[in-house]
Amino acid sequence: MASKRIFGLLFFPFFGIVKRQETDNILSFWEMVGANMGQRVYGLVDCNNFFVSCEKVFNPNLEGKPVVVLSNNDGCIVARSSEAKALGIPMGTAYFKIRDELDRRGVIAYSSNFALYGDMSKRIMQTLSQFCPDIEVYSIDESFLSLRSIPLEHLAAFGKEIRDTVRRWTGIPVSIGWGPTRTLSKFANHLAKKHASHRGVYSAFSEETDTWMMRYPIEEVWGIGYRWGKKLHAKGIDTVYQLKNADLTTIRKTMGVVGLRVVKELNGDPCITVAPPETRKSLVHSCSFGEPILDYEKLFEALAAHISRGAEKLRLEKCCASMMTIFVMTSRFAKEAYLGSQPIVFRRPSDNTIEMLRLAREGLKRIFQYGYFYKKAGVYFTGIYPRTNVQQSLFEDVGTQQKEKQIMELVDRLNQKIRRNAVQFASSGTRKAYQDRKENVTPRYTTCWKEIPTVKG
DNA sequence: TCTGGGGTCCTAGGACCC
DNA sequence: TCTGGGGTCCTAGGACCC
Repeated sequence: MASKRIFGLLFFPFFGIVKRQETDNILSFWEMVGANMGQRVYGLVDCNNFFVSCEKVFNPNLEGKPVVVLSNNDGCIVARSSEAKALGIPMGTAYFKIRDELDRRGVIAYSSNFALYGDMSKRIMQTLSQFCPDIEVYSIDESFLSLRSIPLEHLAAFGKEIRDTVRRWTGIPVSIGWGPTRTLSKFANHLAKKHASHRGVYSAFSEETDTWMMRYPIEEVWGIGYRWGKKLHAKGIDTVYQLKNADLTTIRKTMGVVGLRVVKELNGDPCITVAPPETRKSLVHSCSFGEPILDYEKLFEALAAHISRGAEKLRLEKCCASMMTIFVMTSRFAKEAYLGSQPIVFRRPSDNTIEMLRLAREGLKRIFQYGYFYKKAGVYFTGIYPRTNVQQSLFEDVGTQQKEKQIMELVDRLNQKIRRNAVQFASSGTRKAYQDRKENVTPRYTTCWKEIPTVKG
């Protein structure tokens, strides 16, 4: 069973081609019928317990057991299997605080394996795009599908077909919510997931939706977090249904235009969009250290590594940044907490690691204070433009620029070909400046030849 | 000892200009 | 020099999301 599934994963593109025809037919049939033209339908497809589900695909023994996945440095719990949820383990808890309890209760904890989750995500999104070309990838485990010509009474069957296919091709269980707006599809997805009777698919077009809305608190609505939740409760708005029918002046006063949009969306009027990935506005690269750093040089090496990776991402996306803000900080929970940040504006938008590292060295001198136990460093790029929009300066040393550009192209090529950080700039040190903690990480089953699973006969 | 990383959008207030 | 209104741009901070 497991081997069959793994085989499917490794030869995924092939499966995709074979399957395509089938799904095309489903869609073109609805297009032909032309029913419901104009009524846009959003579908939110969300993977159930995504990181845990990825681990389960390659280790079927985990089925039925409480499993959690930890964040970077084994810091906190970021994913839980349904069994772990049933034990009452809260999301986001610091691992060190409940580690003993987890051991006692037989909960299996994995360090995060983003090479695996990222690759699985890509496969799922590819599968979804075969059902619907108009897809917005919203996060690593969620996508919005947008359909125009599907009769509402077919949504349940279509949802089931998608769900079954994703499960078959990738091994990951998903839930699907349909609705006339993204906010309603999110809410529908929540209902699909929470109530077994819906079997993983729910449509907000159905008549009982108002009844469900009366049973759920406003915090279940996309865009209503803890703070606004509290403010709205104070005004007597407690359920999703009450929010849907709330007085707009009150909403405007409490939450500004963002709140108005949420209410409109709950009433079926689409007004929230999702930014396409090529319009990125900022880019952050940072990481906390397993052990604190006290030393300027070590801290600079860590910072330099983040700048190098960040700049590499900019170049891969063919972008330049107008400004970078470097920052170093102690633990947020330290008695003597410190956060130093230094914005650095480039003479013209840049993707040049060499220039960035030179400026960062100066910048770090201004914010480094001796005596703190630094736990984290990073860089934040803003003012990002496509490279083609960047003007050449008349006063630039074109020769040096050209040379540096060639160096970076070579470095990028080698790193892509061999492995990440195969070639590095000397400022980021000869070995990793900081250690991260990963006590129990699974192999990169799908992205690394050496770690590919073997099936014993 | 040990508490993630990466994003978006909106608003208020200050600087500056006409 | 002072006065006032209106517009733009920028930044920091606050809210949210996964």
